[in-house]
Amino acid sequence: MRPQTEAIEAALNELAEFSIFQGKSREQILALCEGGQIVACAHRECLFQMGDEATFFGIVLSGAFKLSRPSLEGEDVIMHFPTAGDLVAAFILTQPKPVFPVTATAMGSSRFLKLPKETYLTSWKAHPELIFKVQEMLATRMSILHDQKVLSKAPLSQKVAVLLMTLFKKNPNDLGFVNPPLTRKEIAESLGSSVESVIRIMSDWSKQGFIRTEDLQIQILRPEKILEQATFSAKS
Amino acid sequence: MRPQTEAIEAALNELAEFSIFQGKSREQILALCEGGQIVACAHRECLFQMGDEATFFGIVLSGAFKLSRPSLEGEDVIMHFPTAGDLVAAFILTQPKPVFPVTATAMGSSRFLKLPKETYLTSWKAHPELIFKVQEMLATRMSILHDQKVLSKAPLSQKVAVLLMTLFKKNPNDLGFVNPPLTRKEIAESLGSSVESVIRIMSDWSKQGFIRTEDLQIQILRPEKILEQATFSAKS
DNA sequence: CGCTCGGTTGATGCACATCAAAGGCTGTGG
DNA sequence: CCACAGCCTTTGATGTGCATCAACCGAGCG
Repeated sequence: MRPQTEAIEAALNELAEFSIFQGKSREQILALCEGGQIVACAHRECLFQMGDEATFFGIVLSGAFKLSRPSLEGEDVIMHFPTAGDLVAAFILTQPKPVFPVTATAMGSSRFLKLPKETYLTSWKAHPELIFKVQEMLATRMSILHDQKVLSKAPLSQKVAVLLMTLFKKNPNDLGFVNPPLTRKEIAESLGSSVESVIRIMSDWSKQGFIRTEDLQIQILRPEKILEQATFSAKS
Repeated sequence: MRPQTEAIEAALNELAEFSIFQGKSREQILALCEGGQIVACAHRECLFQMGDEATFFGIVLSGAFKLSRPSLEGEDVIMHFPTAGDLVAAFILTQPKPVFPVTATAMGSSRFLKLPKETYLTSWKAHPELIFKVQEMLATRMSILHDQKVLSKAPLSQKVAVLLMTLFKKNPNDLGFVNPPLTRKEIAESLGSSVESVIRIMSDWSKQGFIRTEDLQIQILRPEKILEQATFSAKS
């Protein structure tokens, strides 16, 4: 048995938890991960670059990544924050000569299970329910984009509130920590605004005791208050 | 033979042209359209409402629709403009109890082939290449959303230029007509801006002879000039 | 000890939204 | 056949949310 396969077997417990593999036996999961290898990424390490030929897809095992694209002015715009259990780049592989449409960068040290394109186009393809699950995940991601687009004319505070609550609800947490941990810059890049504006809004919330920040960890102390910001464009 | 099936057979020539059915025989296409019915929609007629239970999906046969969602302020935000050959609502059907995430409204009189959800979950599911094609179409749609998101900080003129050129390239046309025909309001709702601003930008282009508008039909006279607006955030 | 990185604050300006008003065009009902 | 209501477009005046620029601070790090 090759070392890679061993490593994947070691990660099997994690994999079995992920929604994409619900209802699959350990053997089936191993088969679906054929040819895979686990990659450990340090903070800010790049998993793949936009424009690279897409020879693989994969699943985030732990930590988080940001998927971003540079704008014409050279600033990055963040499209998505895949976290543990999320599929990355699966749905573009159906194209004849697929190319990554975004750059993936690790946020904090993260682990990623890299699977060859062929595995998707053969083993995965043979399981319609699996492909349907991929489609479902894609649909939720699309829905996030829609949610953000609806806010295009909304005040920035509302956008920040929706972003924080979306991430918070995606990976709930007793202590109210937003996952993944974000810098204000990343929030700004995700919303298409400037760091300073985000800071002004969030320090306001901090002063009012709605949130608390400690070392990138954003803690939501008063979810109701943030939700209020998100649902009304309330101004005082 | 039931009248519905006859109607679909009559539309078979159209269907066979669509990329989703490339490589399929007429019999196969008929089988994939089982239980379908052709719906004729008048201008502004609603095909389905956001929040309705999704019991069907379908293909635009002719004309175009707009997929929109109301914002909190009650204004509509347009997410997409499906035109002839485009799939609508296919990829949300994999969810347990799917609900339309947007409202679909006809732009001009249009025809739509309505197919029951079950057809997707059984006949279509059995054809992996077909599902992959659905995924591919979904990926291009996602990519459009990404393209727009990248422009979030760009000047409005750039957004308008990109929108027009995207639609133009999607359904090319000797005369340079943008398809589907759009009102300035629809452009604004699609970009999250105001009608007046869009008008100011476009009448400017009209005066410079880049475009021409006649009865909702927008004609691009100087694609290079519009592209220039789209690629540089050039200001004079 | 200089460096980078994240956060913060204040001053200034501009690209747009918003409000207001008006004209053309189409369909519709009295 | 006219009146009226909607819809689309246009133009001008006014206001403002947020980007931008410019500094500065503390913390971690090689």
